[in-house]
Amino acid sequence: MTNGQRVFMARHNYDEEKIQKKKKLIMETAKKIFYEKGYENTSMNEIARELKMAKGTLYLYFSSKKDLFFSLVYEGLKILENIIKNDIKLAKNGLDKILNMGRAYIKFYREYPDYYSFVIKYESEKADLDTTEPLVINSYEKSEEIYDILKLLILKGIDDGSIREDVDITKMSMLLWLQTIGVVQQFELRKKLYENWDEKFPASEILDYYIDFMRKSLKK
Amino acid sequence: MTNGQRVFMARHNYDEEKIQKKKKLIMETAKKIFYEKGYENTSMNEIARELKMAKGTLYLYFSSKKDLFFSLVYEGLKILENIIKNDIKLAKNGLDKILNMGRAYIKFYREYPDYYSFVIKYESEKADLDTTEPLVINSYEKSEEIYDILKLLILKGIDDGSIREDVDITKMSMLLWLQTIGVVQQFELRKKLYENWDEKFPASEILDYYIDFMRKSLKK
DNA sequence: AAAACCCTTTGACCATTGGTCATTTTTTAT
DNA sequence: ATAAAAAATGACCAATGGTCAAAGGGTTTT
Repeated sequence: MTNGQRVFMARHNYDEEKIQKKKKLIMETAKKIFYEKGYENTSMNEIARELKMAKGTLYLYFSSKKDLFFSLVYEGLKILENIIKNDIKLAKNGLDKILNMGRAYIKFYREYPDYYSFVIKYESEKADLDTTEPLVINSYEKSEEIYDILKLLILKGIDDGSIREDVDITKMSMLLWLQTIGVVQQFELRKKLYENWDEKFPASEILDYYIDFMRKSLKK
Repeated sequence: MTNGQRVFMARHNYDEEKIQKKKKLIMETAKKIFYEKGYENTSMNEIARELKMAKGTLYLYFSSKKDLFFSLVYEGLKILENIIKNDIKLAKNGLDKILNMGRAYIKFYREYPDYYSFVIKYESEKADLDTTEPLVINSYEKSEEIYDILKLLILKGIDDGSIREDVDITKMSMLLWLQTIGVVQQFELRKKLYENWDEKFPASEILDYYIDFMRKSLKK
């Protein structure tokens, strides 16, 4: 028998950089295929074939198909976080910062449709996930972080007079966050349909209309 | 060789009622298991076992696992439609009818969590579906129907003076529909998280807060 | 009573999937 | 050149969704 040291993704101890490069390489190809065909319709065999590797090799770098996918999800979350943090800085008062946060999320959706689709897929299945996995924990923390930002911005907006005083901060921050993610998600799902129903209707304006809707509801 | 008449779900020509009863029976059991374990984690073998049938029998009544699942989705859509149409009647002016429509959707989510989960799962994968399947076409039509109702209600609200005049009817109807579905969906995904973050926070109030938010944004 | 008919049900079987691991190939150190 | 260590392989496994020739069973015809 073997010495039984392999548990999860053991060994790989000394040339970390090389390993990270290979992981990146695999993720690059997986990203393409997952986005084209969706998670369920992509097989590890296909990813391996595309990479001209044996399937077993994939499992040296990622412990499962889910692990490979979640690594992409986590990359996406980091991109989203950067966009949001950066775009918030560009506005002065609380209201405008919040609106920029909404716009940032929309920008992420428009400019990184692949990462966006992974993040959404992941969010949709959060409930069923194993909360001991590091990637899952990390993403929970990121969500929490973003939620806290929103809460602070509402507070700031009330303080600087850009947002009306009668909003319930906790409820409003939750609602805005739910709402923004929900609107974008549903928009993505339905945009093709809407274009069929109402010929020539510029569906893309809906998301801008949503930002405007937010402003009207929040401003003093 | 056989006479090759079986294509999709052929035969079953003469005792339609008996067949429908058997379909119902299968759907009853499938509903339970799909809801408990989710679509991906439910196998046709397990459904058959629970029904004390052979797996092949399932395929006489449903052409595929998807077909069985979509039949449940369609039942759910019919329930939702009934709730909405009924609750709209209970209000007088356009604004209140719209708010009732939102409440009806929330009611569907709360009272039929199993059907709700099927409908949402289906909606999330609409984009990838075969649009020649009757069940898919039917559900598209139902969505369109609901969307049209909303459009008419906004018009009515502006007319009877309960809704402000400066809304863009097409955009607003789309936005409200996207938004309501999105908010409920995101709420469902995140309610557990929120309760962890903010101990004792009554997450369930968020959906009522949303209805209130709608009223404030729409009223004259 | 038995044969003929025809729909219904069965479950062994198939290709494919995510995942494993003994073996082989390649790299590194001496 | 040799040996030790690390990386890569692909045959293999159990389970999946789906198929279909064969068997079952109830009614009518002989």
